Amino acid sequence: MKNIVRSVKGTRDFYPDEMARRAWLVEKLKAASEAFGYQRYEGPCLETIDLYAAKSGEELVKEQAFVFEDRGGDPITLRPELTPTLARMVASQQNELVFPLRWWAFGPFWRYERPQKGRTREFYQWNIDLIGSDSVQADAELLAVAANFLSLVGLRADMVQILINDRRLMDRKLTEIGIGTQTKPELLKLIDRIDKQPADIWEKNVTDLGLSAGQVDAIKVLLANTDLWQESEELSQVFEYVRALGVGEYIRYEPKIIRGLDYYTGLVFEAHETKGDFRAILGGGHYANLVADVGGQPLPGVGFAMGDVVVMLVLEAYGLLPSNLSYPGTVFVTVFDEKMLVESIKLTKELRESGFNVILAEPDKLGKQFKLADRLGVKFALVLGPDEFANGTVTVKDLRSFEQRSILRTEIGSIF
RNA sequence: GUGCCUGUAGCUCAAUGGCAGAGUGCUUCACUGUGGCUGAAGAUGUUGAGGGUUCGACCCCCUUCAGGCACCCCA
Repeated sequence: MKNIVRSVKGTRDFYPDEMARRAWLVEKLKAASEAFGYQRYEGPCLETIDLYAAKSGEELVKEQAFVFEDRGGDPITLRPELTPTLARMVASQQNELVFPLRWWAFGPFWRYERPQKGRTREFYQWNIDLIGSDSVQADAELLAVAANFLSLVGLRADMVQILINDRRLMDRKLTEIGIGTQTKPELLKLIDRIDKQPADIWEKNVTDLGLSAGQVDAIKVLLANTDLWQESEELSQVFEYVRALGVGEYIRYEPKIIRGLDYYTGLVFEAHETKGDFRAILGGGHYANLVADVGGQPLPGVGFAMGDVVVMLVLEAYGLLPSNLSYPGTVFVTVFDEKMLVESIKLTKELRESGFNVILAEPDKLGKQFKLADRLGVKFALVLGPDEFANGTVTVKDLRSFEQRSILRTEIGSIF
């Protein structure tokens, strides 16, 4: 490479094609959100470190947030997640807002991590939450939003599954096995990682927590039991409701799903590509108290987050990313020669008045102009040459089908 | 933050210490009113960067940057 100043590690440049794909993604998740009555909101990208300090002990903030001093010397954080911002926004308007809230957001986030596939330092995330309800109905609704989104972008249930579990159920089962309250949080984290660690190392880690051989075996049996959900009234209802919502085939019980975040208290879920080649596409769950750490009345809710990186990789792998997004409604007007230039300019004006987006070429060989139009990805190219001008017509060529026809210039607005 | 792998033309990759190449793409022409085909010609590199070893380095060594894989964490 030449001496071009480098971009910041872990950031991405969005050239028009990629920007069009991101806009397409936003369009889809917006549609999925709004179909269930969710409203868009946004918070600042810059926050004080105090907002996150409330969640002390979280590695996310301590080790993975970008923190720097502003010119006044105050510590500023580039937001690594949206939940604390959401909590603040809800807490400070708690008496005016109409609950339950149905809110969604899409924006950039930053985490100082080692970049690799599906993980960058600057990424975009869709956050969606239903706040102020503790019901199973709310849990099922969020699962349905996620499933509807997957369906909207063309990911079928055989490609992506939403794996669900319930922390209350797991807590109960661990108690039955005789696991103490102090051991549970660490053990749950290990369960969450069981598929990432070699079996012997995992077993050693569990034993190190003080579990007996009999308890380790009992946990293995537990984690292999995909019918365990039947022992949970809530999960049984979730399955009933998501079937009624028409997305039952996307939802599957998986006892290994725990989620790393501490604040989940009930339902937890992750969407995974079924062949297992990717990180989780989205993840979320039910929390008992959103605003506890920032002051305010306790508020339960359920929500999930989806990063832009993994879902786009999955969509690409399945060939589901739409092409030719750059110039969807644009027509390309060729310029036959210098003499026809002014008349061609007038044609572009007429087209724009009819509501078209128009690109005007510069005089050149027609072949070159058509090639340019083709490479730009526009669908229609127009020719206004001496013959057309004499007849009061324009030649319209569909660059995809190679068909072309002659139409009256006075009817230009109604032809496409 | 830990361990390992990779980095050569716009892109995908060759060249195992001895003249930096191919495919594809790109430009021009065949084609004086038409882009996907065909044929012909042409252009393109500080081999990621910096240093070292050597008569000689894409190749070996060191440093650094970037990407990837597994941890960690999570979207």
